[in-house]
Amino acid sequence: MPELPEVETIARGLAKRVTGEVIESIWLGEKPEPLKSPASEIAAALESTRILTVRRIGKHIVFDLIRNDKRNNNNNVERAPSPAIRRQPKPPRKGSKLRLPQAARTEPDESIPAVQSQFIVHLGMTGRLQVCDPESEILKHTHAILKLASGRELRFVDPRRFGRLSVAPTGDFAAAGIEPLEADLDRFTPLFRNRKTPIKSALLNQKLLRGVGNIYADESLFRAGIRPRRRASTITRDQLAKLFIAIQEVLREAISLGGSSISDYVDADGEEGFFQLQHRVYGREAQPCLVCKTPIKRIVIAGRSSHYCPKCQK
DNA sequence: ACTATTTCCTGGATGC
DNA sequence: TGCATCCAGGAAATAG
Repeated sequence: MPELPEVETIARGLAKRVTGEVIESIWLGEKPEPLKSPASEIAAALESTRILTVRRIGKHIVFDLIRNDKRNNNNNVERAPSPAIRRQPKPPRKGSKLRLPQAARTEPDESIPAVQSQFIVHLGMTGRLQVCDPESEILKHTHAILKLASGRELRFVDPRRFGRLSVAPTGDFAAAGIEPLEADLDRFTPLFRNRKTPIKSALLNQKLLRGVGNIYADESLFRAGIRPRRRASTITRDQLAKLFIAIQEVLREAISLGGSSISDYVDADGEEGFFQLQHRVYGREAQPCLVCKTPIKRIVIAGRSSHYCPKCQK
């Protein structure tokens, strides 16, 4: 169940492996696939592109792509029916908001390649991206295979099919919500104003805050001493400040733990490296609170199990 | 405009 | 051993 730290780690691992790779072709599985965009659209958008960057936005993995038929393969140019896309004028470079990836900025060419499309992957619950050789066994529930110019393959595997694949022109994909590790308290606090929903639900709401899922929501609330059912609007400024710190702390710890041990994750199909962070409440129903020994409680909020210490959290 | 609930999906765990 | 049932959970859809 990848949340922000896991997705961040996976994105970093992928960036290491496939940055600069050229996607030569793509295979997509049968009908009710986890595709958000039409299959033909995805195939067209991915084929003959170069991966400029891989990064995380919320719980999404985003591949920034650029057409590759410029100076590499002339035969590609003949075949690829995409002059409309290629010839599109570059987006205006005005606003400082335009986030051009590093790779693009350091491109020595005088014409800076603009990112032209984005391949967006949401892993859902059980989604996996593996980089492997073509010979390696195709796992059950493999829904997409991207053939790379290096001969390797990038595969998307997802048994439970909660994952989603989509493509979008650059700039079109804008996840709502603020990034917890980039925002500051002044942007965090107003999220909860006038919200009667339980704080736990608010934390899970990706339109408010991106990347926090069930586990880290519980862990953050424990560290901040706030009960998951507390109405968001009733939480004091000080408590929100504490919560914000707690969220950042938990996410950062998890990223650093994952990052150190997970670097090879995308090749494997195991989960080593995940959830190294010791959970203090999540999944510890009836076990003693690590602070006060009171048994941890489990309740259901918005259909999600929520764990807390009735003594430490108010 | 919000908030709450239901739905999707399969593998693993549990119970009889 | 075998079979049915339940549960996990992100986010979109639906209902209130």
